[in-house]
Amino acid sequence: MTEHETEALCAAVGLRLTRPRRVLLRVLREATDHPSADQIFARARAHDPAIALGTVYRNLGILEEAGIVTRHAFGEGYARYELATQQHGHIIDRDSGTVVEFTDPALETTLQAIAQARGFRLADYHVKLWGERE
Amino acid sequence: MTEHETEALCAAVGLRLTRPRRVLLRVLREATDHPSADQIFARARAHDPAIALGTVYRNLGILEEAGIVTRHAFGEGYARYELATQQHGHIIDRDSGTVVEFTDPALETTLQAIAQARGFRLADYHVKLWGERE
DNA sequence: TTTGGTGCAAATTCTTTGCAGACAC
DNA sequence: GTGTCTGCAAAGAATTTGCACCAAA
Repeated sequence: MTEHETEALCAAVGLRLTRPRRVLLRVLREATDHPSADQIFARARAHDPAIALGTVYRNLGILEEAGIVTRHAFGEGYARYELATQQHGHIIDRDSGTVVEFTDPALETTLQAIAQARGFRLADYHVKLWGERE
Repeated sequence: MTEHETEALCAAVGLRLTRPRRVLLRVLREATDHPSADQIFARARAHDPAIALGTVYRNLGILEEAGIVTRHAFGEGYARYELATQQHGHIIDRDSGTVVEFTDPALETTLQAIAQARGFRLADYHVKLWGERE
């Protein structure tokens, strides 16, 4: 996603484009990993030392609510965040903790069918695989 | 799982069958939902008022480590637990918060294939679907 | 100008841990 | 007996919130 796209998303939901918000979106756009709130805070500070941790949490919540950001729990005791772009699953390396993303059309179809068969309309999904490299 | 089975699992891992441990296993066996540590604590207290919250957390950790219990993060800010019986996914009702379990052989196959294709041996997985009843 | 947003710090919530005594084996 | 496990209480870690000031629109 480009700077323009993320900022347009905010505007569309009625969010003001404040300095901290702009910085957060930039940090998320530039992230290739799945940073924690703390990591995001540190990276944001590099761009603007005035940003407060509370502001980071507050906005991550707001952005998640708005569907712009996705929050993940990889079972480490804290949350990790990423821009909500295309739907995808995660493979977590048991040994290194590395997180690899993947997309799979067949999976998507299967999930859709599972939800439907149980009387649900599929709104969102989280698929996490833990594995060891072989 | 029966009382005998869960206790045999503990013995197999070298865990002593203490009173709190027995009570916790019973609470987990009798649970039809996915209780939080707090809920487990409350239910355990009903059987034995002497149990401490710290003991609950400590044992949930130990039992998870031993593969007897599974810890889930449904994105509520706390963890939920269940006995690790058959692998299965969860559908979370967006409106009510109800969690429905499901198993699906096709899904299992798909996940296996996805992991393999990326060079991983699938060790575990969490599949969570959020949906609205239709 | 008017609201929504911010930094700061204190408060909450969930979970972990140190320790002296108790109990399973 | 002895080494694990417990209850208790205090500590820790992650996240949320109240408030007075600031700045987008």
